[in-house]
Amino acid sequence: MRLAVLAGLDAPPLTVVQPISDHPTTSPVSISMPELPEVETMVRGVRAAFEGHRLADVSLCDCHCRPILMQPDFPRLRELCIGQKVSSVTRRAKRILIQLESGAAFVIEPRMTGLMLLSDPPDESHLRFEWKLTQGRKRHSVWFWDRRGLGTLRLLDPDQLAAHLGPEKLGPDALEMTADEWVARLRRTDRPVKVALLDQKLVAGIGNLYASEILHRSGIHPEVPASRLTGKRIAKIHAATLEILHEATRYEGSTLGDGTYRNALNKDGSYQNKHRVYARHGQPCVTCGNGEIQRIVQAQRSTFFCARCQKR
DNA sequence: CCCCAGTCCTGCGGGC
DNA sequence: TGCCCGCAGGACTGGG
Repeated sequence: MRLAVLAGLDAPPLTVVQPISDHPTTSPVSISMPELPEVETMVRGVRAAFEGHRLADVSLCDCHCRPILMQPDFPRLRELCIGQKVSSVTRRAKRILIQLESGAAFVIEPRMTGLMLLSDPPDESHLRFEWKLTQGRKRHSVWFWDRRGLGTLRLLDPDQLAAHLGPEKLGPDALEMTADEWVARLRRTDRPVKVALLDQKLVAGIGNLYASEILHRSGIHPEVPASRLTGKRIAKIHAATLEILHEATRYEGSTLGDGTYRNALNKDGSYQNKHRVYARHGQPCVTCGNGEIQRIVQAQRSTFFCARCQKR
């Protein structure tokens, strides 16, 4: 309830809507970049708190950080959403979409450290935005928390949505890309395949952590130019992408020791226990038992791989 | 068009 | 012990 007090709420306990997590919140805040599985977990976590509920109010939290990037400005945003009923909460790549009956939708990019929470933020000073919802006499809130403040929040009309999420900005979702699209899209760039997998216009939803894991499961060296991949190897990337992203979603994403991702009830994901290469440099490869996991830098980002399992 | 380096941001950890 | 600096990376921008 300290959260409700902080936010100046006169709302009843959050437990009216969702049980508050029984996890202690005192553990050091970890942050991992929300990629597709983490964003999907957030969406599932807050869906019931939004869908069918009406927006009574929204507010910018009084944190001492710069405000999150917002479109339109806050007064206009309020005019557009107050009184609206939420029709759906979905995911598009690494973005969260909160669709309103008017046709407008909130688009939230958690980026590095953003979280959607029903309760218990890792710390209260980085709360950024609050949705106050009603359904009948029930009232509750959902928060956007973001320690680094790189996350963004927009309320867009249908035309703006189409432009913001259209094919020029965002490629096909990694879980929906067809075999033919995988081939066509990877073949048309000479960049190293690891770098290509991070290009959201090529395929949307894969980030730095899962790119390394996908290539390891595919048995492909991260420095291979994407254009030189055979059809067979691209099929392996396709299959590994589906397996890893679905599996990571089942485990509610990855929470790293120095990282920060939590799900909507502020619990850790557990897929980090399944990582085969990410941040395991210097350790033996658990797949082949012989190789040592290497760390290299590509496009200013760390890549992890096993030189024995992953061929050029 | 394609690609890369720089930018934003905060907390942590290594080095001195 | 404490300070400083580098690092972490998603998405965007500007320049080659």
